[in-house]
Amino acid sequence: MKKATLKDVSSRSGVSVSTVSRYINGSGYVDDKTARCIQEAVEELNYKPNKFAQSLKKDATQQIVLIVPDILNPYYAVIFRELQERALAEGYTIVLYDTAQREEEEIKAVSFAEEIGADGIIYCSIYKSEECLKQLIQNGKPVIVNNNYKMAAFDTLYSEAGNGIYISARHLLKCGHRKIGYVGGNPVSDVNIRRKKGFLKAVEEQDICVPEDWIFEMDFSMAAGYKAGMYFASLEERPTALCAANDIIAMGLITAFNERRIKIPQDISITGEDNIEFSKICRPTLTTVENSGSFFAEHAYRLLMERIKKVYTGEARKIVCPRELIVRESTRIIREEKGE
Amino acid sequence: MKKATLKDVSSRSGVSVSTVSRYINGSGYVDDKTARCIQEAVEELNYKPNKFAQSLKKDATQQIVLIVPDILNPYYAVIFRELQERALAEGYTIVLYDTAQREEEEIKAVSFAEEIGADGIIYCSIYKSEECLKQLIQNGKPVIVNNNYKMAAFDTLYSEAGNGIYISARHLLKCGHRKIGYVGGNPVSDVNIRRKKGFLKAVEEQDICVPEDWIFEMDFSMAAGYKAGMYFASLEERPTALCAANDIIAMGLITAFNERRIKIPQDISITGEDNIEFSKICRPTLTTVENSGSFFAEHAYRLLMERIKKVYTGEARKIVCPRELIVRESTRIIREEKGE
DNA sequence: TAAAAGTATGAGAACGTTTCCACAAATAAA
DNA sequence: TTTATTTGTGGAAACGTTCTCATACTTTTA
Repeated sequence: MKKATLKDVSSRSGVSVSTVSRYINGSGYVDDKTARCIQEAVEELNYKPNKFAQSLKKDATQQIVLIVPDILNPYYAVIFRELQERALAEGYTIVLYDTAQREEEEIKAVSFAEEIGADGIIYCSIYKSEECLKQLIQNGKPVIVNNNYKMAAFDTLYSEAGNGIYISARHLLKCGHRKIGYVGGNPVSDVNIRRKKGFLKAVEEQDICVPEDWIFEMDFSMAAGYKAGMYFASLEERPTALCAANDIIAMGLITAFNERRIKIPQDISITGEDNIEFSKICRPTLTTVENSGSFFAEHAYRLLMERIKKVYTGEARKIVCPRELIVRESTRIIREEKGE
Repeated sequence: MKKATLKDVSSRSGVSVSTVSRYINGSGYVDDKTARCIQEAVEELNYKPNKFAQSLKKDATQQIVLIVPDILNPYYAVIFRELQERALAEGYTIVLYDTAQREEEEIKAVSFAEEIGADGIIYCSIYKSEECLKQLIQNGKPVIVNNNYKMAAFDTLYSEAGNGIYISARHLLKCGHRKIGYVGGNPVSDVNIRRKKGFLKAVEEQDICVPEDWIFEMDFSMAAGYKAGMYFASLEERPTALCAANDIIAMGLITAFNERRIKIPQDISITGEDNIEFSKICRPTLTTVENSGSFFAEHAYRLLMERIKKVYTGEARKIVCPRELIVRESTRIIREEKGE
């Protein structure tokens, strides 16, 4: 019942432990005949190397920690899936840590990554807590982040501050909307701050002033979006369009407005960001900005592995994630605007 | 830069390694004064115990592998989140393995769990591959499964074969539907087989025969649901209702029918299973059967931990997961039926 | 033919913990 | 006082690997 060890294989096959190890790892010389003996013993005993002993000895864990704010958000679920597929193929494990959008959890997550001795970290943060940064730097292991930090030189996958929301707000403006509100995520979170900035940039470029009570910030969840919807539904004077900080929030808005019989897009236009699968099937389908989880996963993995394997040891690299407007049913043209 | 070890703390504080270890683990005696010395050294060196050395020594990894068929399905994402919350509180890690609905991946996942020496496994299977079972038994570690296996005595969280679908099919029948189709998941998967059985049981009880071309099986995804929708849309003679094997598939059906201007529920009624958050916001909202991820997570964790900690060592336990009909907009009454 | 290079194996020291054991000092019980 | 018991400490052997060395036999090279 007990798991077989190298020693068991060694005595079973009458070969020294070192040779067995060499055979298993394909390092160094080992005769064909001995190899066959060993293989036999391995199979008979169903030998599997003990990962902990290996990690201890080699000081490399073959583990990558992926920190995400919300695994219920399909955007992050896609990232996990695609990372896992790549990682397993190379004998690495992706250890997922879901922070449920809580700042303390982000700190714990970073600490956790250090404790388990992760070889690398992919850190999808919505907060920009200094404590996390300090710890990451001190830890010294390769890190990929989704945020453009000034104070730390990590490899980064980002889009210019709030670029996605900027694009969707521009779209609303082009559609002739002048009364536009914003529905954000956790107000103190960095992602929200940046997205709001992108939103404000777009409207201010058109000299439009957004009243404070048209800015609603709670968190990046459907429930929050629903509450925002109920809030806007109750206003005396409503905006004609709402810019949501992501698709999930937009879904909540849609639910609320459907319930309150406020028609989208006739009464109000809505935009999201991420282009998750559900944005194609909600009623109305959602105008949004593509933010590809696949793209993120692909490049995050590549950059991280180059660091882990020390193929690349130079300066921090910054990759801009493309954003692209996808127009669907949830936005309507109020008045034609002349082009840019 | 290098991580501090017990030895470092030991020499720094002028206390033996054993004593430091005892202090860290709170096992055995250690004087208040020495304790303070050690604590100081620990903080100065930022000492964190090496998990691998611990696991190696203690032969317990504090890791639980969670195998799920589809992390994009919010039902499983919820399970992960809730398990993680409980596990972290006790110093355990949930290692997620997403099989992407592939049978080979389930086998690999089980193998993976053994290799990393997981203390326990929560195995949400859609296949019932014998190879997996054999391996799980041989491994000997505690396992929780979501399926009622005859051949193996694992703790189980299940619902009677296809009970959820049985309930939704009964609902459609009560609504007066007689022409009902079924949209399932991967045809060879055990979950699909059981759900189809539940469906057939319900219709056969009413002496209704379902033509073969009203049964569509592909996989448990929105894309598959969409294809099914397109298929049914193209039929000469369509059923008046469709029973989907889960909510995700139902979402795909809704998308397709919306696109083809087939009205739900006027032209066709649709039911799902799981009651994921999105089922409340799609248009029309989805009639479905509640299948609580929280319930699963709570009990799976409890049962597993009782095994890991050997609080319970008796016979395999079987817990029935409740299913409850939730009627929303996607089903309509064709003709009133006298009660049961 | 001697030296160098290649092939094949095993002994044993790490890696960072935990834990059993021995010992000593202080305290309590007899 | 003597004998137990409690409290506090350190030495050292594991846990299952990897990897450097040392050794020995073959083959090639000069």
